[in-house]
Amino acid sequence: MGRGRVQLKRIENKINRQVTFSKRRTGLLKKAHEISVLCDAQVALVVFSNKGKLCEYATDSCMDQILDRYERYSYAERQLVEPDIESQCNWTFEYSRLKAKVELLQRNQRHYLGEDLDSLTLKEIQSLEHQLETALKQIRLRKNQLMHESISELQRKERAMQEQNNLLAKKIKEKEKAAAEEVHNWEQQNNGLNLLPQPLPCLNMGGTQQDEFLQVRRNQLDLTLEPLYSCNLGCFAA
Amino acid sequence: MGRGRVQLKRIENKINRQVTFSKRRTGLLKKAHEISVLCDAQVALVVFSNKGKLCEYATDSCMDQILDRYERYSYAERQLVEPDIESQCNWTFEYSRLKAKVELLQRNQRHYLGEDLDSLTLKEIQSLEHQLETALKQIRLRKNQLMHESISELQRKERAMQEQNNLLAKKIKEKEKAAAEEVHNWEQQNNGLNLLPQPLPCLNMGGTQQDEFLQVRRNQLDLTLEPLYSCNLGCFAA
DNA sequence: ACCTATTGATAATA
DNA sequence: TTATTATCAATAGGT
Repeated sequence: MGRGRVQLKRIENKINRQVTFSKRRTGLLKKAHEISVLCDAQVALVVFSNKGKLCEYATDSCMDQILDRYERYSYAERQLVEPDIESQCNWTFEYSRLKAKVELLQRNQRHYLGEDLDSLTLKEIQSLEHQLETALKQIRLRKNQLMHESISELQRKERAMQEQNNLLAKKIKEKEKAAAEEVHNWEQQNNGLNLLPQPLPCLNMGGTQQDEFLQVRRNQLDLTLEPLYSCNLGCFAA
Repeated sequence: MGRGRVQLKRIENKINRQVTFSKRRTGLLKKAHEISVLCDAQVALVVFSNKGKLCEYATDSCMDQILDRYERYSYAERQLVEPDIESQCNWTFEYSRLKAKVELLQRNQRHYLGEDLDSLTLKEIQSLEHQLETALKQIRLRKNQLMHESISELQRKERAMQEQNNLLAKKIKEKEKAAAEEVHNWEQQNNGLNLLPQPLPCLNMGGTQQDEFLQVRRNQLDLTLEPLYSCNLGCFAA
C-alpha cells in the first residue's frame, strides 16, 4: 500500500528499511491488538529488529503466560515418546543435571550463531570458525542435492504438462473442425436463407489463441515454483 | 477496512467473530512475514483463538530459537523476581519440558555442525546456511579483533625487548672494554711472558653476532603468531 | 514528523 | 469455506 507496488524482498537501502520497519512494526502491533480484542484471541508477538532491538506485544501484557501456554501446546505434540517414570528417586539430581545441560547447550548454540563471542579465547574462536566452515560445506552439499532433485522433478512435471497440453490442443482442433463441418452442412441444407449462427463460445479457442493458452500454462508452472511466502528462484543463485 | 468503520471491541456475534478471526489471522501472519522479509527482522507470532486453537508464525520457521532469544533478552530484567519454588508440585511436567528442550537443542546443535541434515527441507537448509554465514561473519570479526590485539601486544613487547637488548649490548661493550683494559694492564705488568687468556665465552657476543641474535628473536615472535589450526595471517583477507 | 496517492485489507454479503 | 465488492486502512515515497 502506498506509491507503487512493493516486492516481497529485503529492502536494501538501509534508511528505507529502517523507516519501513518503524511504520510496519506499528501497524503489526496494532493489528495484533485488534484481533486480540475483536476476536477475543490471545496473541503474543515478538519482533527483533535488524539491529537486535526487541519489541513485543502480548494480550493483556502477559507474554510469559502465553509463551508458557505455547510451549505446553507444542511440547504436548512431541511428548508422545517419553513416559519416563524410572527416575522418581533422584529427581532433584536429575533435574539439576538437565538444567546444567540445557545451559551448556544454549551457550554453545549462541556461539554457533555468532553471539556472545567475547567470552571465548582466540584459540576457541578459531576452533569455532573451523567447525562452522566444515558444517557449511556439508550444508551446501545437501542444499545442492535437494535443489537438483527439485529441478529434476520440475522438469519432469513440465514435460508431462507439455504433453498433456499438446493433446488438449489437438482435441480442440478436432472439435473445431467437426463444428465447422456441421456449419457447412447446415449452410448447404439452408441454401439461400443466409442465417449464419455464431460459433459456440466454448469452442472458440483454436489457432491464434494458442499463445495465450501457453501463457496460462507457464503461469501455472510459476505458481508451482512459487509456493507460500515468496520462495522464488532467487535462492538458486545463492 | 470494509463496509463501515469498525469499533475496537469484542465482536459479540459468534459467527462474525469466527469469520473475522480467520481473515484477520491470515492478514496478521502475512504482515508478520512481510516485515520479516522486507526489514530483515526476526518475528515470532503466536495466536490462540477464542476456542484455544493455536496458530503460529516465526521467521525462518525457528520459533524456539526466537523465543529463546526473547527469554535471554528479557531474562536479565526479571532475574530478580523469581526464585522459582512454585514448581515443586509439577516437577514431572517441568522435567519432561526440560528433557524436550535438551532434545531440541541437541537436534539444533547437530544441524549447526552440519550433521543429520536429511531431515530438513530445502527451505530449512537455506535458512540454516544463512544463519551460519551470518555467524561466521561475526566470528571472523571477533577473531580479527583478537589477533590485532595480540599483534599490538607483541609489537609492544618487541619494542621493549629491543630497548632492553640495546641496553644489554651497551653494558657488555663496557665490560669488554674494562676487561680489555685489565688485560692491557696485566700485559704491561707481565711484559714478555706472552700468556694471553681466552676471552670468556659468556661475554663473546658483541658487534657481528647481533644479527643472528635478532633472527632468533623473530622466530619466537612467529611461533606466537601461529598457534593451533594453521591460523596464518591470510585470514585478514577474509 | 507530516502528507497523499495508491495499494492492501477486510466487513458485509451471497 | 470461498468469492465478490464497496469501503476503509496502511503505507511508500516525498517534503
